[in-house]
Parts: sequence; C-alpha cells; structure tokens
Amino acid sequence: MKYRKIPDETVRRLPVYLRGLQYLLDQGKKSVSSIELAEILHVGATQIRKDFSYFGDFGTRGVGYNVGTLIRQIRAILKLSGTRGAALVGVGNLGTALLSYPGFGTYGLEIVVVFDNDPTKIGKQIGGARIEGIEKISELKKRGIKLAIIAVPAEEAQSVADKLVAAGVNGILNFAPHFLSAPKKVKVITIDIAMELGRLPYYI
Amino acid sequence: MKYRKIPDETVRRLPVYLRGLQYLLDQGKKSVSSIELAEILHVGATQIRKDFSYFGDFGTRGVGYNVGTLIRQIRAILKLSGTRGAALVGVGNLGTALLSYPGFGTYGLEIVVVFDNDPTKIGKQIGGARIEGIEKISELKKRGIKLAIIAVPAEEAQSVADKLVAAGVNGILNFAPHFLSAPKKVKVITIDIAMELGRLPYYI
DNA sequence: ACATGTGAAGGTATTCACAGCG
DNA sequence: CGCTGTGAATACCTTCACATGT
Repeated sequence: MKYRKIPDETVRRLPVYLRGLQYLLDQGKKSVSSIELAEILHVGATQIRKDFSYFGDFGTRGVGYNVGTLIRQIRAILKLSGTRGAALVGVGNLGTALLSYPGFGTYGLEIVVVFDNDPTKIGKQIGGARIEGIEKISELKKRGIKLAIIAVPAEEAQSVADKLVAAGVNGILNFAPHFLSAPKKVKVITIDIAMELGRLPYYI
Repeated sequence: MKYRKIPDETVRRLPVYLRGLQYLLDQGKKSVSSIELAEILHVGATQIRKDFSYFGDFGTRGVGYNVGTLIRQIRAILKLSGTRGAALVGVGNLGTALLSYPGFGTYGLEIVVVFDNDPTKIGKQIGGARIEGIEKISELKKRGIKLAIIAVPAEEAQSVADKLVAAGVNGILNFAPHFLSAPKKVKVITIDIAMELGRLPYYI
C-alpha cells in the first residue's frame, strides 16, 4: 500500500470497528468479511475495506479478515496496547457513573486517580481509588498519567483543564457543557450530551 | 436565498451555535458578528455564515446578528420550540446523572417519565418523576411521548429499544455500548463514551 | 466602512467499478 | 469464484474572494 494521509473520519470509525469485532470474537467468530461487518455496524462494506487499506493489507482475498488479528491491528493503530491510567476529575453523578462504566477496558483505559473539590468527599474510597483534592492534580506528572476525564460543572471546567494541562496531561475527555481552550498539543474531545439530544427532533 | 440541500454537518453544528448564543445572551449581549461567534466556538466565521445562509438571511450587513432572534430561528429549525417530554429508561448511575444534568432545558427537552426493571426502585420518586416498571413503556403512545433515552446495560438495550419503537417513539438517544436496530423512521443517536475515549490515544 | 451572503474554487471523504489474488 | 484492495469518479463540505446591502 502506498502512503496516504489517513482521514480523520477513518480514525473516528476505528473504535466502532473494534467494538463490532469484539462482539464477533465473543460470539466465537474466527473470520469475517467486510460485508458481514458492514451489516452489523451499519457502515458501507467499501468504506470498511478502504479504511483498513490505509494501514495495510489485513485481509485475505476470497476469504475475509481474521477477527483476532484485526482486533490486534486496530488496537495497535489506536495505541491501545496495554492499559493506560486515566484521571477522573469530578465525582458527581456523572463521575460516579463513569467509574462504574463497563467498556473502558476494551479500549485499554482504566481510571486510577480521582479528584474532587468537595471536602466531604475527599478521602473516601470509590471504585479502586481514593478521592483526592483538586490541588493534587499537579502530581499527575510525577505519576505518569497523561489522560484525564472532566466531569465537573461547566463553570469549573476551564480551570480544571488548565490545571491538567499544567500537570502534563495531553488528552482530555470533557463532559462539561463548555468549550475548553487548550494548547494544540493537547487533544480535547468534548461530549456534550444535551447537544446530541438537540439535533434529534430535527430528524423526526 | 435559493433552495439547497442542507448538509448534515450544518445540522450537527446548529446546537453548537445555539449553546454559544445562549452564553452570549446570558452575558447580556444583544448583537454578535460571525467573527465573534467564531472565536467563542472555535469554528470558522465563513462556516457560520454559510450555515445560517441555508435557512435564510438572519443577519444585518455591516452589523451582525441579533442574538435573541437568532436563537429563536435556530430553535425553530431544530424544532425545539416549546418543551418536549422525554422518557428515560434505566436509573443506574448514568440514568441518575442524566436526570440531574443541566442543559436539557436549552434544547427544549425535559425528562418526564422514568422506567427501570429493578423492583426495589419502582415506585420511588426521582427528580420530578416516579419510577415505573419497564412494562409501562407501552403506555408512552397514550401519553404522547416521542423521545426516549436509553441508559441500561448493553444486553438489555435492544429489547428496550424494541419496546420503545412499539410504543411509537421516533427518536432515541442511546447510551448503551451496543448497536441498535430500529426502523428507518426512528432516528437513533448513540453516544458511546468508551468509544470516544478510544480514539484519544491515537492523537497523542 | 463594515459584516453579511454567496458563487466559484479547493479540499476531503465516499462510492463505484474492477483488477488482483487466494 | 469470492472477497479484498484501489485508482477513478462522484458527492460532499469548507474556504476563498468579493459583490451586496445597511
């Protein structure tokens, strides 16, 4: 395969493929064609083949793709090999929900540190971690944690993000309904739940 | 303005604009230019103007856009005028978080009915609603509720979705890490939190 | 003078159509 | 023959450049 720039959209779809493949693996499937995968995921079969082709020749012509191999390949592309520790900031309802959310594992992520600014919460044990004060964020660098999840109210989101960036975090998943400013080298993904709901009525 | 098909991407951005405009309104701003709005939202100014132009001439040349008017226009386009009742299925951590999530209001949505299949939860009061058994989903049609939010474990998601569709729901926001099958007339938006996190390491 | 609104240009992503290989 | 892999064609979206209206 010749080199070509990988479309952002392709990267966005890789985790989708990964989920579908994991599902097939759980079903005991060894091999899958782009057509079968397309049906499960509601994506075009050509799309799938083209996406994979950016990274190399993963399939066998006339046969399809080996499920296990493909999962490993995609995990490698997404740099999900091994487990990465992530910090969670904010232990309200949403934060608590995230702590018990299954599925981070598939993506090689584990919440290992938890912060909150509520004195009544600090020190409490939750999931596998102890809740620490917001000021301890500065110690993330020392602990080698590079990913963080923001689940605090909108007003505090930017200030938390600044602290995280200062502590050397380079990837942030933001659930606060607020636009975050961060240096270019820091990748921020915002999930605004209400905003997704907002476009639902349009399509109805 | 001549008629042209409205890009999906434009529709996806409308709620983003709405949030930015709401923010400006709260600040007491009466008028805004595409350039100012662009800075707040990290979107191109040309993009904003082009997007608005699909729906009509909302601005005043040499001046900008009237914040209040623009909000009303976008809300109308997204069919968010008035408040729509939505049903929530699943009152685990995530469901509870959603019940106390601020911001649904901006998008004209209100959770008015709550379902769960846990007998110890049924009958309890939560938010403004009483938790009802899953079997009561069939009564949604009678109550005129057309939107639903799924916050149940992956294994139950499809069966819940089927019940919702049978009850006449035509829009579903799905938080379960599972692909849902539904008739074309039913719009399903899936938010898979872990999947979003999954592409974070790639960019780092 | 200033900011919108918009054809035209440019860029990106998807789909087609089929060659290539097992 | 079946299914992958891919250049070419198409569709889609964004950006440019500027004409247009206040």
